[in-house]
Amino acid sequence: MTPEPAFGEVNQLGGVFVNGRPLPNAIRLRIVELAQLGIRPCDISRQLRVSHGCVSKILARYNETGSILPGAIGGSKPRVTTPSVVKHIRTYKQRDPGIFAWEIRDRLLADGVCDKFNLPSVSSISRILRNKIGNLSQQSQYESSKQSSHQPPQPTLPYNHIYSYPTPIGASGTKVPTPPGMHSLPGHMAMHRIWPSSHSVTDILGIRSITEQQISDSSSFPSAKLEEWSVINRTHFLPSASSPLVNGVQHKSPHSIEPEAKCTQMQSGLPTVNSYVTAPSIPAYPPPTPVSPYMGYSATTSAYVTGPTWQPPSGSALSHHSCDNIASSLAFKGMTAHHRDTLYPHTVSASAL
DNA sequence: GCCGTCACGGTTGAA
DNA sequence: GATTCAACCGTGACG
Repeated sequence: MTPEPAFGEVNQLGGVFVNGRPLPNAIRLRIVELAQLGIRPCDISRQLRVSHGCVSKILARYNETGSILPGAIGGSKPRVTTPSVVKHIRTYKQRDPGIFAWEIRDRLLADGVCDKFNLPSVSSISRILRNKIGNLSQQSQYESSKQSSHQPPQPTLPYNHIYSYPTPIGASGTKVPTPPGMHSLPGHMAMHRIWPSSHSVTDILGIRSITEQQISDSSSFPSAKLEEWSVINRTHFLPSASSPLVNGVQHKSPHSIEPEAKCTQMQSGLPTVNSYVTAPSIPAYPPPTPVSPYMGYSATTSAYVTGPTWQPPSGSALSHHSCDNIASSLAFKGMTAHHRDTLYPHTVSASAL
């Protein structure tokens, strides 16, 4: 909650960043692009003026998940101790009052009640046994003999039913939850986290452009892409009847729209995500300026990110066109050109220039 | 010098 | 509405 989010900090490389906030997707994308070009991470770090730890992290994530997007910040994990799980635990406990928590865990897995991704921990099961079924072992015999009317399994947990676990398989074999009513995401489009990113909806380049475009031309928007953007936003899990579009993006309050997303809405419509690669006029490592990275990322990404007349070790300067292509292709592995063009309209317009 | 990893201080959003 | 908590972030330092 910085009063002035427009001004970030400057790292050792002279790059501007906002502490606690993810790098703009333009930069993230750039990192992956350059890596795909064979540029070493240390060179990417220097060129983009992003710490090498960050470069390493983003590349590692990309290699693992195929996504350049940051994870979901804030919020809470979806509960794994759903009423159904509690009910099963209760059943197991009733059948075998001496059953151990780890045995229950194994049985939940074996019976397909849970999978390894939403399997409650032993401690969770123990807590359920203690707090919710704790009296069961004593009461069960007692009550059964008493033939008291059975209370239906109470959803005593503050479980939010909106969280479900259809468990599609992610790129790295991890499962990615798909909100109810949504198709499973292809692995290469899945987020690493098992719940979607909220901020990344607005974090993503041109997201609003995309959605607005979708609104204005709802007939041609690929459903897969909609799903992708929707699944990114945690708010999509809200049991709202609204469309994924509204849920995922426009449902957010104006305050929640992040600066970079706002700025991605270029007045000119020409963010220069890729243009910074070739910026020979920019002196090498210019002195850091107190400019918001998020502002800079949008309108003047080149000015912020690039700087030096940087060339890869091979000696060939990165071509604008080649980078456009790669930029487009790397938002997600396997993303189609049509998706890319819509996701990164700036690349199209930039190329058109 | 490069790279992976981790502590740190920060932000975020659900509960 | 404020607080708490647990997730995430990128940086910077270390090995």
